[in-house]
Amino acid sequence: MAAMDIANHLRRHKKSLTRARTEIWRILTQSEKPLSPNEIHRRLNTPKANLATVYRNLRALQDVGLVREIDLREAFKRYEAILAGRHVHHIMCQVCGRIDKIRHCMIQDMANAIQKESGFTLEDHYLECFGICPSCQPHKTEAQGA
Amino acid sequence: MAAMDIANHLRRHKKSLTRARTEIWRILTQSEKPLSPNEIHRRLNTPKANLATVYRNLRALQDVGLVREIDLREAFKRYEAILAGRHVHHIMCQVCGRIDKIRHCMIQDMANAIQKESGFTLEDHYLECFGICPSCQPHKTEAQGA
DNA sequence: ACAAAAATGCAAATCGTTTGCAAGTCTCAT
DNA sequence: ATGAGACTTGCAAACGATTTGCATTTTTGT
Repeated sequence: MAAMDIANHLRRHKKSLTRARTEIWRILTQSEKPLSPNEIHRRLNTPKANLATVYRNLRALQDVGLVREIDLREAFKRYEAILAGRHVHHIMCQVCGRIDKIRHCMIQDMANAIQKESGFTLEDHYLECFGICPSCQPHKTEAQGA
Repeated sequence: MAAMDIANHLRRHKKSLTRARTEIWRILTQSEKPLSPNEIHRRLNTPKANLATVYRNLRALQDVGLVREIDLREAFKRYEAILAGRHVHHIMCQVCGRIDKIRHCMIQDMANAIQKESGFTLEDHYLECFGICPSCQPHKTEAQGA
């Protein structure tokens, strides 16, 4: 998903390419981890787009398939750019909060079993993990529940 | 996890066995799917415990390991009784909202790969799925995003 | 450049969830 | 059984993330 594609993506869905959207896209693609609406808002150049605009645009970018919502059981959602079609899972450190991507996903292997067990077709899923990152492992004593 | 265990569980954590907790536990164990705080509140016998009490007790029951929180990307969280130590995943129908349990979980098979890829220890995870349930499959056209 | 469509800023509204505090209930040792 | 202390509840207010109404501004396609 090259940066230039954003305009086409939006046009295809009758959505405009605005300064706010361009900036949000830049911020998301430059971030190494999913960001909350507030974090995104903080990183906007002045004059900052309104926080409500950030929310509206995050939804718009999701609608056109450029952005995905991540829920790490915090008080808010996080968002990340979909750079490749492939989906990604995450693992968050229960001690320091560091968030890494997990590119390994065996869900396909589970799909058959799940479909057989439940009778559902499997259209989407999310898998998020919690653990202790390498830097925090020496201190591992009791991790706060996740 | 027999019903009688609830008292011991609570006592072990210096928590009282109250009418509200007993009722919430009954409601959760009798439900075939995870319930929201509001749904639980609605099912309380009169005089109904306050909704804030429901929230507080759901947390208390989580603290002692009797209840688990489920996030199906709705506007609220759901809660279910932990009847066996084994964890459970869910699949929700994108058409009618039906929620089924998935007892099949291959996460253990993924654990090694994830730990190797990320360097994290894997302490917890959640996996929730979305699809189309058998009754809705004939009508399957375009499922609203999940 | 224009008219129509879409987006934005701002403030107010929503809504799930949490919290302060005074009053009520439960526990446990006596 | 009973009383003090610990824990819980009800109620209303507070919170925080997210959404929305509406008038104004920007973007789009022609």
